[in-house]
Amino acid sequence: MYFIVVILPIPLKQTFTYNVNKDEAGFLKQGMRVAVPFGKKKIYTAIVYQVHDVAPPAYETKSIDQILDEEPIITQKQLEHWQWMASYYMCTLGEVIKAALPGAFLLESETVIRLKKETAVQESALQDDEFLVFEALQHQSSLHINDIRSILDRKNVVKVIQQLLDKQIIEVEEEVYEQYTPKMKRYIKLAPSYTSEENLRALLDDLSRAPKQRDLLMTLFMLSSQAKRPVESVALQKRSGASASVLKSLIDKQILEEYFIQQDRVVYDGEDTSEVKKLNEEQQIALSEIEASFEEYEVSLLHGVTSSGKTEIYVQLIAEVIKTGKQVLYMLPEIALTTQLIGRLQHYFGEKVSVYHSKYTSNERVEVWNNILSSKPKAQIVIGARSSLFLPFSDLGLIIVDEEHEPSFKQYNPSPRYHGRDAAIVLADFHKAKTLLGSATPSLESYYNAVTHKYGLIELKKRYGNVLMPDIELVDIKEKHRKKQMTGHFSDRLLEAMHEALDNKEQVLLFQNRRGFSPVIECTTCGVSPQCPNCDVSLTYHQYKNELRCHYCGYHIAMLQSCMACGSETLDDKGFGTEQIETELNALFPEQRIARMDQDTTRGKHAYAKLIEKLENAEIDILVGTQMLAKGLDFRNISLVGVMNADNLLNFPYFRAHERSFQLLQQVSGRAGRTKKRGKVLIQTYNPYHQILQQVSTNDYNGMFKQQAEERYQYKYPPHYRTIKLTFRDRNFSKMQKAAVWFGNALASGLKENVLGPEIPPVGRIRNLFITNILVKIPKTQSLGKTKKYIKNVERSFNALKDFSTVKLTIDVDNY
DNA sequence: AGCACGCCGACT
DNA sequence: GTCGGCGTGCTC
Repeated sequence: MYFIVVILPIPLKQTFTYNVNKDEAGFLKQGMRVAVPFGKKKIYTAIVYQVHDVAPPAYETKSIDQILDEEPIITQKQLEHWQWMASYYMCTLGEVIKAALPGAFLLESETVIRLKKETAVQESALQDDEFLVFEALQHQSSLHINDIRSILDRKNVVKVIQQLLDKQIIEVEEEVYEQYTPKMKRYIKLAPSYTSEENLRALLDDLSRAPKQRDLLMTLFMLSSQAKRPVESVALQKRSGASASVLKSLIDKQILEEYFIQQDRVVYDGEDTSEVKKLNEEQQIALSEIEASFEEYEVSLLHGVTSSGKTEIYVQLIAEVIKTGKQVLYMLPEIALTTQLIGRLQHYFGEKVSVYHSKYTSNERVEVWNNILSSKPKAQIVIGARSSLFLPFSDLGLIIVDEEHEPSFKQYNPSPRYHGRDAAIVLADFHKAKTLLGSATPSLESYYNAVTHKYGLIELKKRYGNVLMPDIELVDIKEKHRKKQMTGHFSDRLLEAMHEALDNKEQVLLFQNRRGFSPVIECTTCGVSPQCPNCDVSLTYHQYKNELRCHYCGYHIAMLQSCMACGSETLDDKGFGTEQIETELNALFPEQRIARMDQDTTRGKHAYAKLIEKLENAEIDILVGTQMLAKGLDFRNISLVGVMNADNLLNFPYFRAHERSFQLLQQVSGRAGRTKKRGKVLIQTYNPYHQILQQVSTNDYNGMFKQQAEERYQYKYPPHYRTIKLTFRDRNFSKMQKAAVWFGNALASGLKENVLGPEIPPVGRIRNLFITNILVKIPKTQSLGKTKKYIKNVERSFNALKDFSTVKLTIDVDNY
């Protein structure tokens, strides 16, 4: 008897053991997938971890359902990296696997319901529900659980199915289906028996009384001699004008043959490699500095101001690495993965570039995965979001993490709560590859690592083509309000600058860091604002649907006509969002073409790309938007950027708020004036003397870094301390509270004053679960591994307590 | 995570 | 009386 140890893609710590026969044991290798029965009915995809012949003593093993792969789809390096990840981020290997594999690799079983043929059914003996299902099965041979849900129009259908089972009317079966389907194209060729000249002549004579078929045949000859490659059936039909039935009869007569070729979904159909743009002097220097830095450091940070031409430097580096035959991973935050940038890279590297991110369908991802797994040249360069670091690289030479400061590199939910940048650095280490971090506004942690010589540091201080840094002006709107120089949310200064830019036929970007029309509605009589019934937040107003919405759980109701508390009809809005700015703009600039970019207007698949295109074609004069504006927009004609209100950024209760404000304002500013003309940025604020705003306006990254690093030290935050956040959630407030207090005490007995909380977060309840947090701070001198082990031990005792069994605990390592 | 089993409130 | 809510325990 042989056994395999497998990992299931579920959050269970343990591995599971199944028995296999001798042949299977000989065939199976680590990293292959098997389908296994798990629990009472379900079939899951599991990853083979070990093959051995020692029977587990404590339980009976089940045998596997089937083997799903010919070859391992996961490399050993990947598994090692994932193991590191599970241990570092304190989650299970199963969770990592679930995040790592494209959905199509992880097939699950589904229950199918069929009519039992042998039973004679007495229709009168059926209840209404049962009859509906029975009737549906007369028309369709099989139904899924979900079909039955929609037939009966309710969620709970298990009972009906059980009844029908008892009456022996139906039978159920678990069906596993391969989710990945290769895309096939149909081709047509002449049957081999007709390839000789005389047979062919005879055939054409035969077909003289079937002109349509004859025509089709002639078209086929023409197409194949013209193109000298297989003829697609679609092209053939189109060219000959023949119907599908004509083609079919030829195939039926075995004159023609159809065949299928697997098609790549991920194709690049642009022109091929072109000359790499020449670097200017600064870029050239930076490039050689990076190369020198790589001699000494595993990781280097490229700090280059916006539009200093970092991409060209990356291109050079990539070109050099792929010359050695190694692979390159170029990671970007999701939002920066625009077609603009992908296009640029494909322009340089043509077919060698593969793209991998969440907007890709599962099938497309499987194809990229397989290309990389078999080290195809077309996947030598991978550009992708954080999840691309899970791909089966065999020989990485370089990882570039661009915009490394972006918070979206960190995954919060679900587990694994990993940081794409940090996990990438570890991945590079497994491959003995180098990592380059790039940013115009590096995160405090990375810059700290650079100045303390853990990373190499390369600075690029000039914009490409000697474009000047934009002129940043702070507008004191407190003053403007006092002097009555405000129109809505626009100061006279901003309006003036907008008119000037628009008169010059230049475009204007307006940045407003809040979405929705006006976040909160408030009754002017009693001060009550409508709350979400499931979460502890106020509902926000969305003009485009005239409804109130909860950002946390998606709850929504039609806009209220009167206050729910006092009945007064004077509901007012506090704060303001992009929609309101847009409305004001329409009144102020009726002649101009105004557009809005936020999560609402970019929801569709191509909505974002369309907006960008319109902006590019100068079909938009004024674009108002949220943070989205800060990324990837690289346009020549934007001369003015307006920040509607910098204060709501700065006053956010979060240790990183100042750093983030600086980064965001710098990035937004960078959108202005990318041509010879110097761009203009206007920042409206109630507090123009705020340190951060001063630092932004003088472009003083170092000043910001020094001051923030100092503050972080005082308040025990990263980069000087590491933090781990524990979150407790439960429907029952006091149970949650007690559980957190228990856990906090247990932690504090070993970790002393470095355990903070439990503290209830600003939003204390989401989806009807009450929330509280404990923060563990870890000084540089304290072992991270030991601290985690300690927490794990406390967790084990915690899980043994029945009282808290419903309390959901999540652990977030490096929760920043 | 799912799923079954088992125990208590609100309804045909 | 049952239906169905959720707390509890288990999965090789």
